[in-house]
Amino acid sequence: MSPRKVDPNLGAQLIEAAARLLSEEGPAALSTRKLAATVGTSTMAVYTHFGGMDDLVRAVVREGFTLLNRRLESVEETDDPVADVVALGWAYRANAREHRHLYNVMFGGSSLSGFSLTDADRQHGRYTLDALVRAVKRCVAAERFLPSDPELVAHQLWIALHGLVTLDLGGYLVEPFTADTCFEAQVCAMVLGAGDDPARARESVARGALRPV
Amino acid sequence: MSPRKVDPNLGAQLIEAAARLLSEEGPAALSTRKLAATVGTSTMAVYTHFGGMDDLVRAVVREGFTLLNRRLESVEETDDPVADVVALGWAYRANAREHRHLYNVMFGGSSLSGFSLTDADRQHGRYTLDALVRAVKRCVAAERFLPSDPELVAHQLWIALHGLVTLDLGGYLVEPFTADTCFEAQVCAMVLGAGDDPARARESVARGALRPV
DNA sequence: CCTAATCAATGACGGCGTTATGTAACGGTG
DNA sequence: CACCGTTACATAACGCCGTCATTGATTAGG
Repeated sequence: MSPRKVDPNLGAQLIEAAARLLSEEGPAALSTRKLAATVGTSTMAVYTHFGGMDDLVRAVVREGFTLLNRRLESVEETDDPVADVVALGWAYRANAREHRHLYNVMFGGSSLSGFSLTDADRQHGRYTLDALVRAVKRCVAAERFLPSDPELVAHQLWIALHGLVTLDLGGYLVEPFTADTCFEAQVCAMVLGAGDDPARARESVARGALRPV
Repeated sequence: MSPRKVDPNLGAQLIEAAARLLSEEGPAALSTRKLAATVGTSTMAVYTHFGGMDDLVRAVVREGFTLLNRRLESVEETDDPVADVVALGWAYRANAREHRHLYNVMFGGSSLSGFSLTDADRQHGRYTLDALVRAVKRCVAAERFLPSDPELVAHQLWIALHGLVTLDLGGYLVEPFTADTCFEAQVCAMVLGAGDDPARARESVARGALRPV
């Protein structure tokens, strides 16, 4: 009654290979045949370990979200919470740049022939905001931000970050309005919009930018 | 020495059909064969009128940009320039919602099997910001915004709008932080970040939201 | 050792973008 | 008028894709 067990490595290998193909050759190169070739198996592996190409992509996306989450969680909390917010922004952006194709797939771009995320996937990605929400709460507690809904403020920051990242990856931010320039201005404006003092805001934005990514 | 003339209608029909397919059935349904079937021709028409599928998509994207531009240009200039900025934001968002698949293709998402925009395409899309830049200049002239680079401020607004739109289209903005809620908060924060007075900002945001889209 | 059960390899199917080849329409030329 | 070079489009093929039914291989329990 106990037949040959499924090789748990194969699923992980497929996800890894898919992420690598996605990163190095773009979404168009992601095919069951290429995957089977690089992993050294047949196309059927995709169907036994996942339901099909869509579900494999979904798994890769989940990997991408945990990657992003780990990156954000690695940002340290200092006694300048506004600088922490800025550092989180840099981390978010750095992660997107390092896994640009993956980021595109994660957030609905790169449709990958009809593939789209489910509500569960999106919900899974939502906890990404946790670190940001915590930082915003600390900004409010430190009376740097006016009292308001920290989740809403985090959403605003997220929206701004996401817009910047996608336009940057799309190649829309060129001299003299590069992504770096716009990032600084954007974060500054958002922090000011949240109620921080202009002078302290500038200082914190500069401090946050100096953090290691 | 004078060969058979190309039917100029066919190219337009192809673009129109492509836009319709894109809108109604998504990027996955956009194929030379479906196009040929709906227009009533063969797949070769795509290659004689455009260089291939990529160039047809490019043409559709250009159509999309002129559509967006027309939408933004139709926003009237009133004596409340901040409200005009807000109205431009609503118009931008309304256009994206009405042509969601097209918007995704325009801005790098929906890779459509390896397709990506050229620098020329992006440059063609850049004049989209003109209306926004003009409105920001008027805000500065009316001393609602602090003196600064209007283009940079317009970029910031654009980035925030784009982030909101793409996250909205991706289904990431759900209760209680819906796209409407975030939009208001986002625009408010950006306007405040640009230097406007809080009370007048709120008033203008409300006024701009009441404009017909 | 046999049997049941499960994974994976093979090959097929339809659909895709693209390309080679055929064909018919057109304007210039006699 | 006929003729011909040129070009637009049709047809069919090629290689690739995702998917799946079939079949062989492999393993654990009896």
